[in-house]
Amino acid sequence: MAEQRLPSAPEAARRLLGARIVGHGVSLRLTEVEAYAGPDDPASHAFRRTPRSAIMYGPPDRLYVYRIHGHHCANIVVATGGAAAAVLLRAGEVIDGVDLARRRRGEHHPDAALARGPGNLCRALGITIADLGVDVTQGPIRLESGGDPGPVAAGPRVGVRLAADRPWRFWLADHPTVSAYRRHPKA
DNA sequence: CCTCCGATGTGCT
DNA sequence: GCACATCGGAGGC
Repeated sequence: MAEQRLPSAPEAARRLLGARIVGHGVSLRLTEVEAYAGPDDPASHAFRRTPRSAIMYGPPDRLYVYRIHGHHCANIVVATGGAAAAVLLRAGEVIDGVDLARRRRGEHHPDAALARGPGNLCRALGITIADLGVDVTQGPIRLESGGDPGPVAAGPRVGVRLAADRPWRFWLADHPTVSAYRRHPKA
């Protein structure tokens, strides 16, 4: 067997674009993600190993869910050449379960906004802290590979204070579900 | 475009 | 105890 080189965190993130996340009655196609690279990445929760970040030092394909300011955000732990890498799920296009997603988000949102932003994506999918640690290859939340995502754009990550210029955010070019860029005020 | 702020968990001191 | 955060929505300029 030929030895296989593991991808970098940005490569792993980019490869997730176009994939499907299926769970809790809704499925969506990923349109926007960000790479976080562990100890080499000051913006990553896994920059230091703590009780919260320990899951990212474990096996890949697990869901890392955390709360911030009352919202949930979900990452997939990925196998890379470095330790403790993860990909933040920032936005998606809802494919199935649109009515359920709309009920979870509130009625007055256009379809393109149902899963725009990491907090909103989790709300649309019904992901909470109860999904922390789920194996996306066999758990209640599944990751299914997609086809060619089409043109991909890259730029700095949203809202991070440290390493604010690394172009580790990836999105489908011109897709209406993609969130707006916000630079951290102190970056 | 920008700034503020709710609301809350995490980790450092 | 306390500063800060992978946010989102509202409101001001």
